[in-house]
Amino acid sequence: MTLKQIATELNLSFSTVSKALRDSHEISESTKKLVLAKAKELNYQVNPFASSLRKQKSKTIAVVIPEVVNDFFGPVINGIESIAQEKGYHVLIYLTHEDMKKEVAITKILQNGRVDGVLISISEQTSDAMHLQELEEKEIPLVFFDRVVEHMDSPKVTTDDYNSGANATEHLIENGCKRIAFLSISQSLSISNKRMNGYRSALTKHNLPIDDSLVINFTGNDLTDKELIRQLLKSPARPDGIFASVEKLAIETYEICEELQLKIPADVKVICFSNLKTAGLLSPSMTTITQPAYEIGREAAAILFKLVEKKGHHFLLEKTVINSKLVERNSTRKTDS
Amino acid sequence: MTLKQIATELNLSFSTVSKALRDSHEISESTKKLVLAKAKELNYQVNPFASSLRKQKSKTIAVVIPEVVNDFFGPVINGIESIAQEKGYHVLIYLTHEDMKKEVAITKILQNGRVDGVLISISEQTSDAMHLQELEEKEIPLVFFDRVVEHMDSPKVTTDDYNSGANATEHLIENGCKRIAFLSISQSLSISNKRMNGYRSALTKHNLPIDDSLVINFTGNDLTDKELIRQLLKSPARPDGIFASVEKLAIETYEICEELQLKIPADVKVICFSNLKTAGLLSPSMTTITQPAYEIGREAAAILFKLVEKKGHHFLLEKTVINSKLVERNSTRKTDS
DNA sequence: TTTATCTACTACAACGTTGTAGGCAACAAA
DNA sequence: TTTGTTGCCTACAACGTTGTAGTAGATAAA
Repeated sequence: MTLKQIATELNLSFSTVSKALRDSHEISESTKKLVLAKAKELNYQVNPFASSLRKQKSKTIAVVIPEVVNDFFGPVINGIESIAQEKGYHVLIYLTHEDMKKEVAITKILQNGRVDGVLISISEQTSDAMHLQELEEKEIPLVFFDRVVEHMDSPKVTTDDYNSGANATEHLIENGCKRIAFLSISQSLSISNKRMNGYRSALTKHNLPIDDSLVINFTGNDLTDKELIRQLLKSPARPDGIFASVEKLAIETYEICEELQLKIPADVKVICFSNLKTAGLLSPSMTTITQPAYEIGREAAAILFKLVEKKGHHFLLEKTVINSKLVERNSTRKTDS
Repeated sequence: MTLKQIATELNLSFSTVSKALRDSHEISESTKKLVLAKAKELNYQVNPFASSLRKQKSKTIAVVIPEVVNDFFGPVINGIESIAQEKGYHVLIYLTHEDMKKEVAITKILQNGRVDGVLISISEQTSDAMHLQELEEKEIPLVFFDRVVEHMDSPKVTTDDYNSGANATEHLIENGCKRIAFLSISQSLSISNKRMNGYRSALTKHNLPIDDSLVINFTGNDLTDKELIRQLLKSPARPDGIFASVEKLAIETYEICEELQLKIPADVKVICFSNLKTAGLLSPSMTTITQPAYEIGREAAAILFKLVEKKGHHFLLEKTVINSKLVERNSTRKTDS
C-alpha cells in the first residue's frame, strides 16, 4: 500500500522504491534522493508486520521476569532497554508473578516467532525447564540473567552468588555473629542455593556449626513468610545474625524486629542481597550486597543480540559473572555484648 | 506454511483449516476436531505477523514511561500487564529517560501500526504535544496516566493531584509548619502544577503568605538538584516544612538533612508523593501521599482496550481520578518548638 | 420436476514487504 | 560485429494468514 503509493506517485516500480529505501547499490543516487524525499513527505514508515513476515525476523525481544516491583528488575529493564534502543529492537515484557504455570504459558506464546530472542529470569517455582528447552529447540536464542537454569547451555549473566554469600556471612561473623540464619526464597532457585553454599562454606571456614534449623525456606506467600520469620525470631535459640537471600525477606525481618522490639544490630544483625536505593536511610541503615542490576541487564541484552544477529554461532555458552558490592551499613555494626 | 502443513496432512484446503482453528460455523464439528487435534500434535501456533498483516491488528500495546526505577511505575506496569495478559495482548515497553527527544522518536516508531494503542506518562521535559497529536491523527488510541497532557482529548487516568496537594500542605500546617517549600519536578508537567495549586490554595486558606522563593523548580540533573535543596535548607529563612512533588526529591532532602545535621521532623517536616515500600522503615519514617499505582495501571489499560476494541466509539474523553492516601508517619510529627 | 435453501467445503485475492531473476540500455573489449 | 560487462530498473513470487466469493451436494419447498 504505502510502498506502492510512493511508487505510483513517482512512476517507479515498488521494487525500486523498496530498494531505494534500503539504500541498495542497484539504485542510482538520484532516484534514491527522490524516493527518500517522497518518503519523508508522505511520512512513510515500513509496515513492521509485512517486513517481519517476509524477513522472518521480528526485531523484537522478550523479557520474562517474575515482577517489576523491586529495585533489581527495574534497573535491569533499564539496561536491557538501553541496548535495545541502540540496536533498534523492541522490547516485550511478560511477568510470571513467580508462577511457573504462567511462565510456561508465556514461553509457549513466544515460540511462534513473535520474538527473535528471550531474556529470562525464572520464577521461584520453576522446577523443570522443559518449556525453556522447547524454546531452544525452536532455535530461539535464550539468555538467562540472575535466576538461571543451571543445567541448560544457554548463556547466563549473574553475579558472584557463591562468593557474595560467603562474604556476607563472613561479614556477619567478623562483626560478632555466632548463630546466623539464612533466609532462602526457594529451594529450586540456583541463586538461592549458591548463596546458601557460600553461607555454609563461610560457616565451616570459621568453625561454626551448620544448623539446618537456621536455614529457612520460604513459600512465596507473604503471610506465611512473615510468620516464619516471627517464629525464628521468637524462638529461644534466636539467631544473632540474619542473612536474607533477597530484599523482601530483609524488609520483613525489619518489620518483625520492630514488632518484637528487637534491636538491629544489637539483638540481631541483618544483611541481604538488595538494590534498595533507600537502604542507607532505613532505621537502621541496612548493610546490603548490591548487585549491578543495570549492568546485568545491559550485558544480558548484549549477549542476546550477539546470538540473534549471528545465527550458527550458537555454542558460545557464556557464563558472565558481574561482581556485587558489599555495602557496609549499620544493620551489621559490631556491638558489645 | 504451517497452516498449509496441517492442510496437506489432512487433505483439506488451508482455508478450511484456518476456519476450523478459529471455530467458524462454516466448518463441521468433526473436521474441527480433526484439525484441532492435528494442530496440537504439530504444536501449531499462528504466525503473528501474517495474522497482524492480514487483520491490521497487532494485539499489542505500547507503554511509554520515563523510567522504571521507582516504586510507582513498577506497580503500574504490573497493573497494565495483568489486564493485557487477561485479554491476550502483548506489552511493548519504551523508556524516555525524561528526554523529550526520545519520546518523540518513540512515538514516531509507534505510528506504523506496530501497536493497537499506547499508554503514556510523559517526560518531565515534554513541553508540546505535536508528536502525540500525530498518533491521534493516525487513529492510534492513546491513554494518559499520571503525567498527562491536559489540553488533549485522550482519556486520562490520574490521582487527585490538586486535592492531595492541598491535603499534604494542610497536614504540614496542622502540624505546625509556617514556611512550607514546594519542590516541583517540572514546570511543564501538569501533575506538578496541580499539586502546586493545591499547595497554594491550602496556604491561602490558612492565611499563610505565598512566597515564590519557596517554590523550587528542579532541573532533572541530580547534582544541580541536590545543590538547590542544599541552598534551600542552608538559607537563613529556612523552611520548616517541605512538600516534595515527587519521591526522588524527598529522598534527596533526607540526605541533605543528614548532611546538614538537620533533624526531621524537629527542624523540617517532610511529606511527599511516594510509593516507597520502605517509607515506614526510613529514619524517620516518612509521611507520604501514596498513589494507587497498580490500580492506575489497570484502569488505564482497561480504558485503552475499550478504545482499541470498539473503534468509532472514540469520543469518550474520560478523566478517571483514583484517590491517593495520605499515610501519616514520623517525618511530619508535631514537635514542640 | 424445478427452484430455493442449507451445509460443508474450496479457490483466491488480498495484507505490505523483500529478494531473486530478468531485461534493456550503454559502453568496453574482443 | 559480436560478446561481455556494467548500471539501473522492473516483474514476480514468496512470507502465512484471513475473508469473500463461489461450488458442489443434499434436503426442502414449489
